[in-house]
Amino acid sequence: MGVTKTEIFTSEQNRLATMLKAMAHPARIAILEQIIKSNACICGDLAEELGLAQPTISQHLKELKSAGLIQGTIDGVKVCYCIEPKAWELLHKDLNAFFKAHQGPADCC
Amino acid sequence: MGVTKTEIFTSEQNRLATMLKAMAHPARIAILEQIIKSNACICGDLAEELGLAQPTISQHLKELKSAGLIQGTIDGVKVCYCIEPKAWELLHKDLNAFFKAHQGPADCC
DNA sequence: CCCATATATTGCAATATTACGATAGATATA
DNA sequence: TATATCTATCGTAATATTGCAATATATGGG
Repeated sequence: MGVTKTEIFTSEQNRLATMLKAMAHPARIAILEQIIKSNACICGDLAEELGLAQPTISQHLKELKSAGLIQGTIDGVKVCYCIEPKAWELLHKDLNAFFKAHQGPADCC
Repeated sequence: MGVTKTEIFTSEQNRLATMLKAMAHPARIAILEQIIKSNACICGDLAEELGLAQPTISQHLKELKSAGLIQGTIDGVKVCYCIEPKAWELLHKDLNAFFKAHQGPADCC
């Protein structure tokens, strides 16, 4: 149905899935990479850098923002986006824990 | 259009996005957690453990498998799923590098 | 105030995802 | 062989996502 049964999962599972979904698009990966690379947070040069239309970029930025991964500050006419350090660190930590839960190649099948 | 312009991104960006998308669903997070927890790779007890129908679980397993994150071995009538250690380690490493690229709260905006 | 520039929002069209019932296939056991 | 069990696939309904043109909004300069 295209509708996820969120109610049967823990809030942790839902939260992690939501964060991952926010990142799970090449354009959003590219946007995050750009924001990180140009240490200062670039604005709407993104539309030029990547080959997507301005509304499309705006929409991707909105998704990253609503996930809490980035923040935007209005700077005159432009908007300045950068990583939201707390959410970034938290997600990094959570993912680390998730991946570490499976140790080594001591497998069964 | 619901269709991602994969051709304008690097294969690395596409690969990472694909892996993240494979994990970006609470049911698939839950499945991975179960597979990891019950160290031996459980099979279709998953449908019972989580509250989803068997075809739904089967579909999620297929997605995780086609992303290469898990592998399934036929064991009589049942199928035994477990983490694919190589892909798991690689993704862990890639994500670590990705998150580490942004250092500290020395931000701009 | 008018205009140019930067960004957000709206409204689509095309496709993808999620979930499940029904059913098929495959294997063990009686 | 017949039957029960486990898993995969098919088909379908109900959303969700992606992308963009058109348009709205907001800010600074003249």
